[in-house]
Amino acid sequence: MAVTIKQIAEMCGVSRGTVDRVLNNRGKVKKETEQMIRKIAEDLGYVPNMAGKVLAANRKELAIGVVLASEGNAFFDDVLRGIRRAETEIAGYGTKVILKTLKGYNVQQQREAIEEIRPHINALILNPISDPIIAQEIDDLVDSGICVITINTDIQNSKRMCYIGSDYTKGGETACGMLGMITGGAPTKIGVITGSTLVLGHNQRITGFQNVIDRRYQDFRIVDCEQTDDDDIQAFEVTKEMLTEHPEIDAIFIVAGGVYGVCRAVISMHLEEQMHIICFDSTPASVEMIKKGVIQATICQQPFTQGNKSVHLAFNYLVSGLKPEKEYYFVKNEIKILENL
Amino acid sequence: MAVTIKQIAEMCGVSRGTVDRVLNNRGKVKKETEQMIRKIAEDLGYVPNMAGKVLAANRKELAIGVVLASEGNAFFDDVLRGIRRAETEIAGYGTKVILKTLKGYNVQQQREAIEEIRPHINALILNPISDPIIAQEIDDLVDSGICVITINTDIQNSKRMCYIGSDYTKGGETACGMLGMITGGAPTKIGVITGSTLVLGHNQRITGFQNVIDRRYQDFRIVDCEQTDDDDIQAFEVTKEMLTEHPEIDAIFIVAGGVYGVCRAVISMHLEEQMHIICFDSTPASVEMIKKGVIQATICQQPFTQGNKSVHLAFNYLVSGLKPEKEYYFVKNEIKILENL
DNA sequence: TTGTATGCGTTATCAA
DNA sequence: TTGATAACGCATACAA
Repeated sequence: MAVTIKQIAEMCGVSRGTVDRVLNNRGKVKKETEQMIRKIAEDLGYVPNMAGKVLAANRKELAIGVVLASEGNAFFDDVLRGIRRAETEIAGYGTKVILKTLKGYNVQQQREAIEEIRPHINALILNPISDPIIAQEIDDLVDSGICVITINTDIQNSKRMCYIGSDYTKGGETACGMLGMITGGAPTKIGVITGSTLVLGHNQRITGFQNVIDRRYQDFRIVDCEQTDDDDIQAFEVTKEMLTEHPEIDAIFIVAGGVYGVCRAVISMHLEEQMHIICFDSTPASVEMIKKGVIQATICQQPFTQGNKSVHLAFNYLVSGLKPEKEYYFVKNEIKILENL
Repeated sequence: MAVTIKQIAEMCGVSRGTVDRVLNNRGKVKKETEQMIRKIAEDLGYVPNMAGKVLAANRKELAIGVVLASEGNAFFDDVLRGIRRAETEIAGYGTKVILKTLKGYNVQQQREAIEEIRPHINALILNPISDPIIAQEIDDLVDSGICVITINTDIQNSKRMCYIGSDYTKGGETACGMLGMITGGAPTKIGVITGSTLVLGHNQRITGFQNVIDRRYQDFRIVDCEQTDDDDIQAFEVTKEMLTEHPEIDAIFIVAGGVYGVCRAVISMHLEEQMHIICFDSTPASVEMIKKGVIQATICQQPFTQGNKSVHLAFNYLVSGLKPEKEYYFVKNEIKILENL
């Protein structure tokens, strides 16, 4: 049988309460007894029983809040699935999840959404907008005892506990690696269609892509780079312009949203046969275009895991009080082609 | 606050014991009261509290046994990591893991290993040898109340609760998809180096590979197929023979073990520049050869997840008594290239 | 500074 | 067929 607080108390000739105070650093214990208790606990290999902890914590109703700018963005569908799955997984332990979704990235809206659920939650999971106002909001929450976990996008200079999401640079490197695989490293003129140059992750993907060009594929050349603001119509327009202006382009690197618009533009110009296209994430649009043979590969960032794991990290912190071991939880960059979609 | 057995008991005007008997199908309850209790529980949306369940289950010491033919097989290193991680994750809930590793696939040895730990365990995780003796052993265990989960390899006609492992056919399809990506579908003469034609999973990978040839790459031709018995020396020999006999081969599909032997043979014949090689799993050998550029891609089967999830499935069954939702838990076939290793 | 009592939700045992 | 009670391990309010 695993060793318990009760057993330690008996061995030390003190009460359970005293052992509890020592092991949870609540102070008010004589130094000598403290040392003795610590030593005994160590020797016996004491591991706190989580079920007991959870049950005791059950006196208070615990809730985890989630604020996601997920509406109208198909990428987040699987993130939400992961969150809902985690919700059922921890429901049996008496902790619930309060979900609030938003459309688009408006600082005031995000702040208001957080404030709205703030009174009801003990932890917050957030894909933050990179803005000092949001950083300040996070610090407020943490100072008032609500732990914050960032998901999918990180934010600098805040007291958030940890980040779970993509290694964007490596994602860009992987994308270029796949293009190298497809072209055999032959001279290639590449058009880059990014989401926004204001989004750090998008820029990091391009950096990674360029890294691998420099490292392995010196015959690759990026000839143009345009923005879609993750909008399919805009993507359609800028792609047509780009391909008209640079008819030499024979590969497209889609960094973020607008996948459907880009592909429709390529198809409308009858270039889908000779064009090599790499994109990110497994959305209905990218899946459809891979099945059609328009896109050759997509790099996915384990959206389900991002959602699921973030909730579990929050839950474990709430019931055990232990911070996660790592500050950064990077998900894998998964290569998907037609056969393993 | 979530609804509890106690609350249901109060509402029904009965005792907790009666509610427990109904909700856990222990019988010995009058039909009318049973129906009433079920209805109230349903209406209130009763969800059993796992922490309470686990704590109550803690009266008995629970243990999960693992028998793995992992020694000398690098693939299992990550499976074991997943198991050990799960062990620490559930240690806090008072359940321990008893691990027994074996070298090679000997039916009697596997049976003895199981019998050895049998008296101390409540569940068993096993990568079974496909043999009626093992199937019988599994049925014995299940009949005596020890649930069995198969991992990495399944076994037919047994009472095992569920399987977690690879979809081998899809793995073969993915491998062929990658070769198609690399060659652009150009005419290719392929040598297949399998582990053993007696291993179902290896055959399924070849079937999947052939599926995609038929479906998408009719210019691919498998010109030869040899066995390594997962041994590097044998792999070295048969590969040299094959390449000598079929100098037209320009791609190799390594189905199982012996990766290092195959690659060394290719290098010794100075064919690594023009040869395209696809293999499985992320072992030190395959990683080294990808870094050297000898292998272009490897298809991985989430070994960590296989180990980790199998333990969690067993744990959940032990403490909740609920069988897993699915009989088959297939892990992903992950494509790894140099950039996302 | 330390000890005691109570409760979290479930299950098991014993008595009625 | 049912009810009452103790126990699992931990946290906490309160008493000493």
